[in-house]
Amino acid sequence: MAGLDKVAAFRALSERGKALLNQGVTTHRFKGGNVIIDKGQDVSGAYFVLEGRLRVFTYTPAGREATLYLIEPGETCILALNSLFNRLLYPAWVQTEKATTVAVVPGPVYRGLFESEPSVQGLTVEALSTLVFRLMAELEQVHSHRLDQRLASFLLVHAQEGGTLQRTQQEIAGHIGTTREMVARLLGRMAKQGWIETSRGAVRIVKRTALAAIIKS
Amino acid sequence: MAGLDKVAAFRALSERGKALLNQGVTTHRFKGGNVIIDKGQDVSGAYFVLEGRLRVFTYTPAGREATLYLIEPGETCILALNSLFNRLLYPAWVQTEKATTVAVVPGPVYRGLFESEPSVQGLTVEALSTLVFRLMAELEQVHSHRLDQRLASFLLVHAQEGGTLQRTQQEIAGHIGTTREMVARLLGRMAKQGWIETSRGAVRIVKRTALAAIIKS
DNA sequence: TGAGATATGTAGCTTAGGATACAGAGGGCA
DNA sequence: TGCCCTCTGTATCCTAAGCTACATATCTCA
Repeated sequence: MAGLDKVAAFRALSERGKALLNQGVTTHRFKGGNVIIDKGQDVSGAYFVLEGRLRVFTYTPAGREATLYLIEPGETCILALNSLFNRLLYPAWVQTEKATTVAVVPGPVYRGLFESEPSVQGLTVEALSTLVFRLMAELEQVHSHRLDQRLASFLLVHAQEGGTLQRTQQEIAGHIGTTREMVARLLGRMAKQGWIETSRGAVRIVKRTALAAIIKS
Repeated sequence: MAGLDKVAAFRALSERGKALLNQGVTTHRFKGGNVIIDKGQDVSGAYFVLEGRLRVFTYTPAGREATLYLIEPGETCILALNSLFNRLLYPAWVQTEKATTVAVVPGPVYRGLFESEPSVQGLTVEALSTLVFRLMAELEQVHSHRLDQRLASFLLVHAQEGGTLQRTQQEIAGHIGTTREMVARLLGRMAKQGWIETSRGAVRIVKRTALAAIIKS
């Protein structure tokens, strides 16, 4: 099952469904930092992340990037699903944030599974609706928050257990849709206040409550 | 069928499916300008717009509004669908833009239809994926365009056939998430150039190509 | 080990956008 | 018909955010 047994919906397949899946699924491994789907590309299957992380993002006319959402292991690249069902061209770029392994289920196979397997129907609706909520939350964020609030939110949400976020300032800027200089400026202010510490390629949160307070102000 | 025969997916139901639908569907008519779903509300069914228009929007902490998307006749209020499947509380407000008639399919009925009727499965996935694309387009707009570009886009997209948009400047501001004064300022500039004409409660597009050029600049 | 590439930090300047305030026009209703 | 409410238009001021430029530090690799 090419690693898809990690996904509960696929474990719940009938024997016939498992046979159908196994017949067409392939696995691909990509290095980090690579764009694996370009906007406008005619996508040919459902992508499930087995390990690593995918980043779905868009470019502004000014050339700046903004992350729309991230895809963690066990999750699927929903836009590929959409392209399956609606024959729409891909509306964003997809990049590997780090070395990433993806299982790809070909469109006809996925469609066949969807028609006959309740667990795949549930998986599809759940994945789509979760994405709708995420996008709405992101849209609300962009509309209603100042840049320093969005940066603080990004740090809190994406830092590891120990409080460190391993990303360059350029990468952070690419996520929240601003310039590297603005990220440096805002991080500088936070560092000056003792709330964080910066180093090359990383930000360490020292006072989470202070960052949370920025968001609420 | 309470008007739902306008929706192709419901016309395609089996006799058993039609019986199930008719057993639970209700119709509601609302005046224009009313909030019919509040954020956080525990929504109890799938809402289909028969006539009128619904507006799904969010508030900023500053009290400003921003429209997430509109729902036209024949379309469904997807967030209600999401709340059905995932028991999530509603993440936005829903308001009638004008007098609106809505058919409401209770959650258990919709779930039953989804499980047994391929056309409802298709309708659900199509509605969700269409919304995902809309939200991504909106997110891309907000990230990458100046306010005058978003206003021009809004005018072009929402004007009637004859080129007139029947909305107050306050309403327009509420859609694109800015202040009435900014909308007045930007419309004033466009009017000065002869591209549009403003009057109370309406904007008439005089030169569509000029507005399109703003978006591309 | 050092060159070169990448990342960080900072400065100066400009413009977009928002806040606040207020005046006047238009329309509805008693 | 006139009052009052709603809507439009404009002015002034301020700050956030972006652009451009450049210096310095850190890391990789030959």
